[in-house]
Parts: sequence; structure tokens; C-alpha cells
Amino acid sequence: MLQNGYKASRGNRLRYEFGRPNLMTTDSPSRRSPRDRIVDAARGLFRKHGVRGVGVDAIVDAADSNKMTLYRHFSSKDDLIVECLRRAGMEMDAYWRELEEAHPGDGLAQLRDWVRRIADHLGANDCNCELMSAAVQLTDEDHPARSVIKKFKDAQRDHVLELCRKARVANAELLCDTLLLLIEGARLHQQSSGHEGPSARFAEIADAAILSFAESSAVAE
Amino acid sequence: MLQNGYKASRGNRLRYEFGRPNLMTTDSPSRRSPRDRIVDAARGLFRKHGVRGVGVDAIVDAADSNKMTLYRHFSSKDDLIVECLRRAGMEMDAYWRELEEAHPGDGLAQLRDWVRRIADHLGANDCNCELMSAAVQLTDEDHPARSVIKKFKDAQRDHVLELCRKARVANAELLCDTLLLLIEGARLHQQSSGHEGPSARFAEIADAAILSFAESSAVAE
DNA sequence: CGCCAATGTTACCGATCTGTAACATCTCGG
DNA sequence: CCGAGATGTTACAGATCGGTAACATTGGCG
Repeated sequence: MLQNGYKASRGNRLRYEFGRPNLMTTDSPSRRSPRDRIVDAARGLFRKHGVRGVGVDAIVDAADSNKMTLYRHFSSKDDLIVECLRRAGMEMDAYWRELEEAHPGDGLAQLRDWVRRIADHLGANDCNCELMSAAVQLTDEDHPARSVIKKFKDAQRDHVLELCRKARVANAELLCDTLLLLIEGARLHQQSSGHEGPSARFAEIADAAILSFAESSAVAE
Repeated sequence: MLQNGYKASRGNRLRYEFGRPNLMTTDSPSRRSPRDRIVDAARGLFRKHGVRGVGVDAIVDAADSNKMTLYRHFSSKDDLIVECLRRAGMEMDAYWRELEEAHPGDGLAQLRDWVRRIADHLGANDCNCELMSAAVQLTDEDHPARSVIKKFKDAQRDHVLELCRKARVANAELLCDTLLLLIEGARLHQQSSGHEGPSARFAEIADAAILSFAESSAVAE
């Protein structure tokens, strides 16, 4: 346990195996960069166990890399957290574009599709609320991740509000905030009460809310 | 250390000072028991920094006690967490009785009063979502606190559902889950986006939801 | 007073955490 | 092929964590 038990003692925790990744010669011609592997592994572990519940050793282990490489790319674990949240935000931006392509100009359809996809994704074992989960656990107001989270949340609210306006519902601001509250509430309940909790009705509730706002505006047309 | 002004969260320890509390001789004739002080201090710190962000040293420091006394009353930190959550659940039960006394037999009034009080309390610096916050951070399915959380959430849902039934709204189950999602969503947003976020409209949204369900059932009477 | 239980104080253990140093190895363009 | 930079390996530093042992002190009660 002193010196040579190092490798054995490492294996008791999270470990990801891809065949023989140490042999890079003929393994995979397009193996992703260590930086990307580290970020992806960190995001997966952060989602499952929270940013405070995962250590850098587990991250580099899952990424099939090592601690030195991590600290050559990120000045600290907090820096890595910030990068993970930034990527989550960028994926969200791409997701908005995807929704726009699926329903060009149709804010109502984009909103309904959005909540439907969220409802479908609620069943996944890994909750997708990376940013909110991190916000709950990073209580320090000065933490650099807080500004990233806030910026992302503000951008999300702006975009949803724009969709609500495009949908020409009765009260766009109210529907926007209603949906945001419902979504985060569903994610939180899903994490604590599992699948059978109130989040099971999220799709029904959110869609009913959207239609309720849309119908009450139909009389004005 | 060419990062920004953010100091690593390792250095700053929480420390509470009350005059000269070490001198118990003439301090306070009815000083509460160390056990209660520890539990209260733990709950306050858990609310502010999360169960994983507070160490036992900070807890006994805030309780003006010491680690040995803590471990004479609780077998472990997890045991203390469970006790804190149990007390939160008991306070919630007392809160339901209080609402029943304020509006005897009137489920609708109890519901509206409930959401109004939650909205008022959202402004408090310490978020009151102890159980949900703990659930997010205790990702281990086998953690003893998980069963306490689940039991409490189920009881809460049963009670809210009963209130909705007593209110004789159109769809009691749907209103119940809608309110539960809105409430947790508001608490989560309040913690990440602060005051100006979507949680600012929580009272308006939740009350509108209640009235919407109540009105749609009024035609049946 | 004198006893006793509860509480406080100090010091420590082992595990784990973030982060680093020194050195070995690999990849890839010239 | 060769050399430079990126990456991997090993070992360790410093700090914090949960938890414990031994001992000192306090407060209440006969």
C-alpha cells in the first residue's frame, strides 16, 4: 500500500476502459485531444456526482489522461469547471439554432418542441442541468463560475422570451418565466424524487401552459 | 497566480464570533443544549453553503461547541445531516397545521396563502430548500438522507394534493404537480439568478395557476 | 462540600484533496 | 531520422477532511 500498490488502489473508483488506450500507435487514428477528453469526462462526472463530489484524480482517470496534462491546460479545477459550463452554454446555443432550423420563424412550435425534448430527456440517468447543479453547489459569490452561470441564464431567458414574443402569446414575459420555472422544477424533482415524482407530468403541464397562453391570445386576432 | 482576484476556496474558513461565549457563568441563564445549537448551526450553514461545502469544524465553531460533543450526539456527519433534514420535515408539518388553522377547511385559501408565503420568503438570503439542495449534492443513492428526503417529498405531495382536492379545482393532480414544479423552480432560479430572475414572478405565476384551475371548475358548480 | 455526568480542549490519525516537480515517453513536422 | 513540444509517470507537498483518544473543566444534585 505504500509504493507499489499505487495502480491497484487506483482501480477501486471510477474507471473507463476503451480497449487498450495506452497504445496510441494503432489504437484510433482520430483520437480526440487530451483536453477534450478531460473536459468531456469532467462534464459527465460533474453531472453524475456534482462539481464538489468529483476530484481531479477521478476526472483524469475517466479521461484516460493524467493530472499533469489537466493542469497544463487548466490553471485549476475551478478553471476546468468554468470551461465545462462554457461548453454547456455553447451546446445550448447550438440547440437553439437547431430548433430554429426545425421550425423556422415559428416561435410557438419551437417552444413546444423544446419542452417536449426536455421531457424526453428527463428520463436520462444523467440530469442535464449542469449549470443549475453547479450553481447550487458553488455558493461562493466570488466563484468565477457564477458569472458564467448568470450570463448563460440571462441569455436563455432572453431567447425564450423572444420565442414567446414570436409565438404572439397573450403575455410573453409571463409565459417565458412560467416555462423557466417549470423546467428547472422538473429537473430538480426528477433528481430527488426520481421518475414517478411531479416531473412525470412536466410535458403535460408545460404544454398546457403554452397552449393556455396561446389560446387566450387567439381571441385578439 | 496570475488568475483573477478569486481566492481558492480552501483558505477562507467560516468563523462566527459572539462576544465572549466561552464564559458560560453569567452568559445566558437558559442557554440551549449543545445538541440543539449544533443542529441549528448545521442547518444554517448547510443552507448557505450546501452539505458538502461545510465541514464539521465550521459547524461546531458556529455552534460555539466542539467536535467531540458533536460526535457524542451524532455518529457521523451524515447522521447529523439526516437529523437536520428530519427537523426541516417536522417544521414543514407544523407549517401545514398552521395553514389549516389560518384557513380551516378551505383548501383554496391554504394553497394561495402557502404560495404567497413562499414568495415572501424567497427574498430571504438563505434559501429554504434544504432538502432539495441536499438531494442535489448527495448523489449517492445509498445515502441515508435520500430516504428522508423522499419520504418528506412524498408526504408534501400528498398534502398538497389533498389541499387541491379540498379546493375542488378542475384537475387536482395537475394543479398539485404544477405548483410543486413552480415552487422548486423558483427556489432554484432564486439561488442562481438572484432576485431579478424568473423567480420574481413566482407569486404572480403560481397564483394565476391556482385561479386558472379554480375558475375552470367553477362552471361545473 | 464531593460526586458524576456532560461538555470543552488539545492533539492527533489516516484518508483525500488540489496542485507541483522531475523525469520518461510519445507524436509529428522538417 | 531527429529534435521539439506535447503527453504520460511517479512521487510528493501542503492543506483539509471526518473522526478519535486522553485529559481538563464545568454544572447540577445529594
